[in-house]
Amino acid sequence: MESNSFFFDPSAAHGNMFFFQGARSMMNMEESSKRRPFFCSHEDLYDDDDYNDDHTPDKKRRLTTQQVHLLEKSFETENKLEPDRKTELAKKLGLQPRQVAVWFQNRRARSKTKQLERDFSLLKSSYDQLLSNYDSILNDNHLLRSQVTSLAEKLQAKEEATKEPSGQVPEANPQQQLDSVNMNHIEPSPIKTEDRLSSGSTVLDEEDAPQLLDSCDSYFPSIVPIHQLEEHNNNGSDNDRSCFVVDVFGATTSPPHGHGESLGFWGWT
DNA sequence: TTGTGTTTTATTGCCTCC
DNA sequence: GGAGGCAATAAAACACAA
Repeated sequence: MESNSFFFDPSAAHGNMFFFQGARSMMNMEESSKRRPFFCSHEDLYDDDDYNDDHTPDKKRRLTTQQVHLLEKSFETENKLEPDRKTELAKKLGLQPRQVAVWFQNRRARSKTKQLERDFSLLKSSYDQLLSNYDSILNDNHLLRSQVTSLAEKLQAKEEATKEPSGQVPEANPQQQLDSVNMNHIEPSPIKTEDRLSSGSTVLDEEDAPQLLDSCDSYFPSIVPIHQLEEHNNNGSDNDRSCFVVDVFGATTSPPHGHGESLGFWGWT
């Protein structure tokens, strides 16, 4: 074993050059400006293969790789030091107990920093996923808005075409119809998922009449008035099928199929 | 070689706990 | 009040590009 082993004779370390600040309150600012190392004696210094000849005892010295190795192993088992363990380690390493304590202190700080970095990176990736999910929901929302507008216009055109020439009550304009649609009169979207996802127009043919809500499996998203959904759910007919309930001009109130679970959008685990 | 950024060792002051 | 922990910081040691 080389002479700088952490099992070296502690008596050598207790000899002469130590300036060990046992009671930290003892050193005032003036004294601290004349800092001296408390690790090495002359004997240790010159026996230590890890260091060059130009190291003088006045310089701060790093711990040897072996010392660090043992400290790391000890830190792995328990990152806090009880007094007994500190004394024992210090003896083994030929260090002052204070040095061991300082090393553990700094090691805990490094460990905490690393942990914070890991946490930050996790949080950031969660946030990025959240953001991309939000964007896709925003797109859905946009699509559905134009869908509603288009349907309202069609409806008005249809009613104008069939209205009688005389004694007719004036029809509401498209915006009024749209507003009325907004007031909880939205029928479930008749567009099937594959249709909606295709690049084609979302405008429907006449035979694609609005349907009543019957299944959430076939349609995505199903636009369901809240009261209708509650009725639907109260009937117990939904059986675990989740519906994408959209307030067309407001917030999404439940996760879309295949989005929330996989992307972790609805909460971090 | 030197300037610069990073890591490690150590100190200080404040806080909490017993 | 003393011991020990932590955050902030200083300063030496080290790494590395120019």
